[in-house]
Amino acid sequence: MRARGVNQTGGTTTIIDVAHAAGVSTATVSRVLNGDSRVNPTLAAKVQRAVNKLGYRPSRAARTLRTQQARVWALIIPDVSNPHFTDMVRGIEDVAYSAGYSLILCNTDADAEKERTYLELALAEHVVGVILAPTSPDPSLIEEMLSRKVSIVTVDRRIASGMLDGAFVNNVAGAEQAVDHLLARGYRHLACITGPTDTTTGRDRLDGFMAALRRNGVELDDPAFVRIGDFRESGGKREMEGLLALPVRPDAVLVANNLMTLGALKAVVAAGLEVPSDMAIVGFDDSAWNAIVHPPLTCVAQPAYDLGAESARLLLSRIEGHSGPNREVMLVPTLRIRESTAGRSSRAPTRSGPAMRGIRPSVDDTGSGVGRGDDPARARQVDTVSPSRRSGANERRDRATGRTKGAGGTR
Amino acid sequence: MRARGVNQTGGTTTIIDVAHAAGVSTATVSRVLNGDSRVNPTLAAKVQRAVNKLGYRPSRAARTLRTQQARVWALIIPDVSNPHFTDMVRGIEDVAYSAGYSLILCNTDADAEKERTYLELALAEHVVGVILAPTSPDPSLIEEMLSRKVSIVTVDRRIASGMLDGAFVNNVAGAEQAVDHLLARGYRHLACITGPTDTTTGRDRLDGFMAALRRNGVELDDPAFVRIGDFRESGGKREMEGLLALPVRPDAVLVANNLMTLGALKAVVAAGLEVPSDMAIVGFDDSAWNAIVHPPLTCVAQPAYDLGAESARLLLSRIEGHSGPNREVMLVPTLRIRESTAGRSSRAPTRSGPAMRGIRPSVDDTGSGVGRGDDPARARQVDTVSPSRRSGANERRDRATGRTKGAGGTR
DNA sequence: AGAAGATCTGTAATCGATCTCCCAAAACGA
DNA sequence: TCGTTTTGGGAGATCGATTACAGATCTTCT
Repeated sequence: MRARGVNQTGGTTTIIDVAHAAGVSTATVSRVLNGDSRVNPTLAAKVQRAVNKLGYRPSRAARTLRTQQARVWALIIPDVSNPHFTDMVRGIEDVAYSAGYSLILCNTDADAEKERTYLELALAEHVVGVILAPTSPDPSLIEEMLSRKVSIVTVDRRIASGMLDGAFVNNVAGAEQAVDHLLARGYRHLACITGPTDTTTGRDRLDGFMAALRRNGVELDDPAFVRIGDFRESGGKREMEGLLALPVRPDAVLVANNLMTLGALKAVVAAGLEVPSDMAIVGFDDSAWNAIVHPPLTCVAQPAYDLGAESARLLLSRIEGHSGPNREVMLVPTLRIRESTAGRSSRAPTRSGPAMRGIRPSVDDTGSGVGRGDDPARARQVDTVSPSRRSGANERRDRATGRTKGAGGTR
Repeated sequence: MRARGVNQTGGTTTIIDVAHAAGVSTATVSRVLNGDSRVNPTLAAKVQRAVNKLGYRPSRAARTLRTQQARVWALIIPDVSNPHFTDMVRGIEDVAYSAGYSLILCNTDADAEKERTYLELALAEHVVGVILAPTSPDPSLIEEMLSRKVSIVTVDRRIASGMLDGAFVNNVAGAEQAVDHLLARGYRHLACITGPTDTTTGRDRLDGFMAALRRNGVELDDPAFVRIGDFRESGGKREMEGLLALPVRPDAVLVANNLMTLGALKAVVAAGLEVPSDMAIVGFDDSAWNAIVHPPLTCVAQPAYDLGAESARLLLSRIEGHSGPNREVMLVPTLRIRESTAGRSSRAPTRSGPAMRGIRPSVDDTGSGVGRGDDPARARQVDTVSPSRRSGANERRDRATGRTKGAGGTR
């Protein structure tokens, strides 16, 4: 008995073999396989039987060549090893899988050249869609995509022109929530470590930070309290060290992503200082670890999985022919309050004993609204132990694939 | 001025257009593009100029159809959102990228059916190679792969038959190191939460645990101290709760992966107990967070990035024609000692354990204290080679341990 | 000079599936 | 019965690159 899908000659089973076996033409086989209803049921059955017997699998390359459309999406992101993007990728993959598309994974490392290479690859591969978390994409390539009818959506970050569909998190609101929270907890000397200002995520988070300060009538103590990092651990560390070296230090810092938060935290510890008694920290991005780091980290949690899933749905709808005006889905981040912003100890800002575990902050805190952050009556935030995938919190209704409970942490 | 790569008719620029523009035949264009040295330099230059002017990009579909080889690898793993696999993926992607291959990403969620689907996809896509972190692959599909000359390697986990190249971590040794360390720190009542026993990772880690106990003349207190988890956070939590519910509890637990460690830690905290005074914990897998969780976690760190990179190199060498006996690359894990195994507190609260060795108060948490174990008994590990690998354990010793400078945490 | 190589270059078959034509047969109407 | 419409299905062109083979040109040697 020979292996499935291999014919006598050792080559691949082709549509011709099937047609032969079923005593019909290749056209008929193709029609049956593509669900053309006009075929005689009897013949269709015969074809099906032949297909099964031979273990025939159509060649995607041939189909792609003929139809000029590969059932493949290119997924172009800065770095899979960043948990934020990782979760996004899962969201995308789940939607893509259930719609029958596969993904080509492309890490740009925020390098414009690699990004360009991958966009060209996407064209050469005839992918039918592209999901791009842009760094600094070549506009002419984007245009070429569009003129070649390749659907393309952005995710996580916007590109300048705003001519594409996209799914984003409301970063301004997220940063505002964080600032409101810090102020409510009594911090007054706030600093911000944000990301590169050529990314919308970097800019928006800084904008939200500044806007919330302004709205609350609080001034920035020192221009040097605004630091531009690189979204990496090393950058977070460096910028935090910069802050610590200032003559007058901030008492609270908003750090604009997960890796920089890590670096910042390490810098604080390395300096022999304590969080939050010497300095409070709010991070961006939640992770399963944030609840058990020392101290547990208050953060602006982004619905990364849903972000990915939403972008995938946008892409899907474009591929399936939707052609309305551009749509941008804006998801709402959630402030998760933990101990790294426990509040200014009423006693002087000196050192207070070892890690004050167990200061369970009473969650009376205002200024943590969803959305605009200017509504005084709002739901209180509680630390939800289960990571990310909290339900609700976004503006769109159906989230079909919730990807049940920790599915697949398998190793 | 028209967009690059699009010709007058609005269609894609093809090799024919280039041939036309350069005044040569398509064969010559193809030769130039594929670096056939026999072409006249003058002509080659003319072709190159035409290529540039037209923005020509060869169609991968056509090339794939003709050569029956897509410059694509299928990467089939349980779950990208597990940091361990994420790092592996990065290692693989970097090698693939620099060799000019792209990756199709496939998450199986440890589901045999999805795994099967993706293996079939790989065949249909004519991928030239597959990297598989197996769950329970259909042997007949593997055979078909081989008979169709699709290169395939395994990574992270072995499959039963051992008929494939693969890159693995020495899990037995890793678990042994962990146990030796726990014993040296004075713990005597050890338990283990391992993974599904149909994975080699689950089995090997348990084997190492048992072997080290035996070698040290320590008995397992209770058969219930061996727990089979599911490699997920929920499973780690559940099994730890199981341990805590026992009449006599262990004083130290080895947990066989990152997510279960997280769950286990949360279970301990939820029970109002402390690590390490009430219970020591050693995890598997390091992460940037492990150094700052509370308490900092001792763990067996796996070189996940290199694991991926090695598997990619194995695949590459097969694709490029290597046809020796099967090779298995075995990487050595590293014990990172932190505070979660600080040693039995002298006022042993619950039970009176046997005498212990001195407590080491100072602890490395830089994450760089590679293998600085305090256990003289520990077997020194050298790059191990599986029986089937004759020579050349060292031919790859100089793995350019990738990824310096924290490449790409960008967001 | 002429023959035998050596070196380029072009022609055309080929990969496998899709899909436009077009024909044959069946169904229908008068 | 004959003409017209409907329907099912086959032949073959086509997608774009690769490559075996053949032809053309240039060397080199007798």
